[in-house]
Amino acid sequence: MAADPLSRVFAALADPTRRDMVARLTLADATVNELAAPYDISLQAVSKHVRVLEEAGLVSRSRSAQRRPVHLEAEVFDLMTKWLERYRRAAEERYRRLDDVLASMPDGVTPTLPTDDSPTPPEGGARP
Amino acid sequence: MAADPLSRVFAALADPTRRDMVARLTLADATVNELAAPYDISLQAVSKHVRVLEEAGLVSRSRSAQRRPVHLEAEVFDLMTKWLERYRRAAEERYRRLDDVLASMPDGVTPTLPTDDSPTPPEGGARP
DNA sequence: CTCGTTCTCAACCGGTTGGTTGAGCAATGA
DNA sequence: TCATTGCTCAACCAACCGGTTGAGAACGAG
Repeated sequence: MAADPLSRVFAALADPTRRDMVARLTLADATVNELAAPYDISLQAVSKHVRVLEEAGLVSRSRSAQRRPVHLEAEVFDLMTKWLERYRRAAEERYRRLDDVLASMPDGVTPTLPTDDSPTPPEGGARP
Repeated sequence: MAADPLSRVFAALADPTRRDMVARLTLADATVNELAAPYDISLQAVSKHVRVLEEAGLVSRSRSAQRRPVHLEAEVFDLMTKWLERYRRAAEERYRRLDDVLASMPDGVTPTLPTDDSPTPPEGGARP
């Protein structure tokens, strides 16, 4: 199976059904049956989805009678947030730098293109 | 191809090679060849990865001579951050609530659950 | 025009994924 | 004890994914 935690989390959330489950689990824990209700796929398919979420560390299951209530875990969200925040900030910074360049430029002038073997200063696309 | 934007973004980031590319693109734009350098996979494979990132809106390409410099886009990170933040907060809140319940509980007492209207008899963890 | 460089398209392959159906375990209520 | 409820395991299938190789488009330099 796919090695690292981050990959598993992202992969788990790449499915809309699974994201919907996560959304509903923020409101309350739920059994597999409850989770399955809104979708018209088999119970087994839902069970598989839950398993994927579990292996990604996004949810945990306990046992209460025959039920296996599914519970959303917060920790992994922190992991993601941390990863995301780092790159979001970097990307935004570069974005802002680009804005500065554009702002200081007379209308419609194509910037002198930097040779890209240098640490590439921004250049590029018409931003909406 | 897979419908919604969020799914595409998560799927794109579920691959460690692609995440590494994103990381490097926060430092500077890069050509496909430059991106390919560190990995020992074919150039075509790298090209495919870039395509996936592009279709997810994480990256854009302009044209400069034969080169197609790859540029990191910030916007999609905001989309993700927004999604994430919403659920992270919710998950954390529920987590804290559980802590409160546990803290205010004499040892071994079955909690009268703050039963949110939901049919969820949640029940904490210590199940052998 | 021809050559080299950069990159993409197309076809293919093995493994994974999202779904199915069928069988079956485990706990409870009767 | 036994049927019911809640869920999982196993086998299977079509579609997709990450990788390969081979061919070739687009562009700039001589």
